Amino acid sequence: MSKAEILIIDDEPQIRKLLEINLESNGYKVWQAATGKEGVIMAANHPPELILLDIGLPDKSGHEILKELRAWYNKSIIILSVQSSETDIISALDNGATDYLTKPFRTGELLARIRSCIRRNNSDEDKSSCFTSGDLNIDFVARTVKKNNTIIKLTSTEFNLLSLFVRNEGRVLTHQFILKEIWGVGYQTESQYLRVFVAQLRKKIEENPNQPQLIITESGVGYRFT
Amino acid sequence: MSKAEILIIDDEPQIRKLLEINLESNGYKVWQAATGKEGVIMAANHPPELILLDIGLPDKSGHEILKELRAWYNKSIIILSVQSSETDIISALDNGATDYLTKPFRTGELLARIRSCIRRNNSDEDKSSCFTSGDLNIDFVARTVKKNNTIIKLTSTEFNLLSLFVRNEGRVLTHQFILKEIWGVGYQTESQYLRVFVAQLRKKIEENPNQPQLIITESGVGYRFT
DNA sequence: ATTGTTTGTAAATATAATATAAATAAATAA
DNA sequence: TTATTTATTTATATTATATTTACAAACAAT
Repeated sequence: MSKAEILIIDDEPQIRKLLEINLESNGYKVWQAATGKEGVIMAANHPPELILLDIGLPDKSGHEILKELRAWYNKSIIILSVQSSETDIISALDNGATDYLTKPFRTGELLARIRSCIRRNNSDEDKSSCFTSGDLNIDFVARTVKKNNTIIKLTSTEFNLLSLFVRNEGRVLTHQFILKEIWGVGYQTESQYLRVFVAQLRKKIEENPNQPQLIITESGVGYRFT
Repeated sequence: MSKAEILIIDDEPQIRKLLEINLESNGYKVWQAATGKEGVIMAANHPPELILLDIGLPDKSGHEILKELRAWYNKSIIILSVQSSETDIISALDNGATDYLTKPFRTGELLARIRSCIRRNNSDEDKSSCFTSGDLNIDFVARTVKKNNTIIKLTSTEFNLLSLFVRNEGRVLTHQFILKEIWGVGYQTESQYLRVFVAQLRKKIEENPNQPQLIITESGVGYRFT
């Protein structure tokens, strides 16, 4: 199997160097861009398996670059950001970022996230009318959910919410984003709805609702389905 | 047996090419249309065994084309779409889509779905004479229904409704879809008809009409026959 | 520890959807 | 035509689901 290619878009040379060393020593082929503009061109000419994008680029263009990339690039984009900018992170996730890491980051964690994203790229090309993972099976057309081959009865809203999670497996979905998708614009502040329905879903699909394995809480940000 | 013919309606040349290569190498005869208009004309001139329809067409929306096709075309239509919302899927099902695939899809998955649809097309014609499940037996030609080998008298509408359920065993049929199929376009809002007839059917075919085992209610969506 | 903030959960209430009987209208057959 | 069946409409009971409330638990910051 050939090396997976990763594109780094970051203006700080030290960070690029640090990433380069770590990634190359773990068998990845690394491309680098110091500006957003350069990064978009490189990605277009030679689409990488994954993009690491610094959201705090000097010309404040990180968000713009993300949107530009997401117009056509459908593999994973991991956002790098400083700790302070939580609103930046949320806005990036709303615009289609796959995951995020706050600087300074442990390289172990970075590598784990990258592995997980790349695995997903390869294994999960089929976002089709059926989804199976472990003992959970969802048929979007028949609108059925099965756990251990027995049908679980979900209400319409519960099913819609689960579908949204499953179709975005591995991605962090912000509260706002979920509320907008399921309840519509105007409900973005009703986080309590979400909590109630997440609890109900967990009760129905998790092995142990107290220690959820499928619907993971990303505190302060949203939820992630794995 | 001659090659099954498949019509692709998609504006993206790359997708058409990809599908063409995969389908032809699997023994299908492939026709292509780049616009919805063109697709409808091709389908009319030479009805294929199955249609692959991109729901995100530029000229008319795919939903319009789907409606136009379903006015007369009664074989399988598989919808292709980029990741889309629950309401899109529901709307496609309302308008008679057979199945649904989200891009990007694994070709293995696509081929499996196509085989299943074509099998269904053929077996529908073959064994359309009767259906048996548990102690219920339906003869579509004689238009008779038996429960425990004794004939049950159904009115024409009741029989049509039951046939529709049986032919779509296991999948949710939306209110809209059922109303359109049984009463025709223009009756899609008359949900009360449906409730009355479902109650009557249950009274006639269910062991215990208060706890239906055959015609299951999917609140807010429709009904499912199991 | 203390406080504030976020998240989880059960239960109460409100709202919406569905079921059913029964009345009327329409269609069909004798 | 009248009798009979079937479809549609109306009215109301019943059930399912969504929303709100209240409070507990987890967590972070001071």
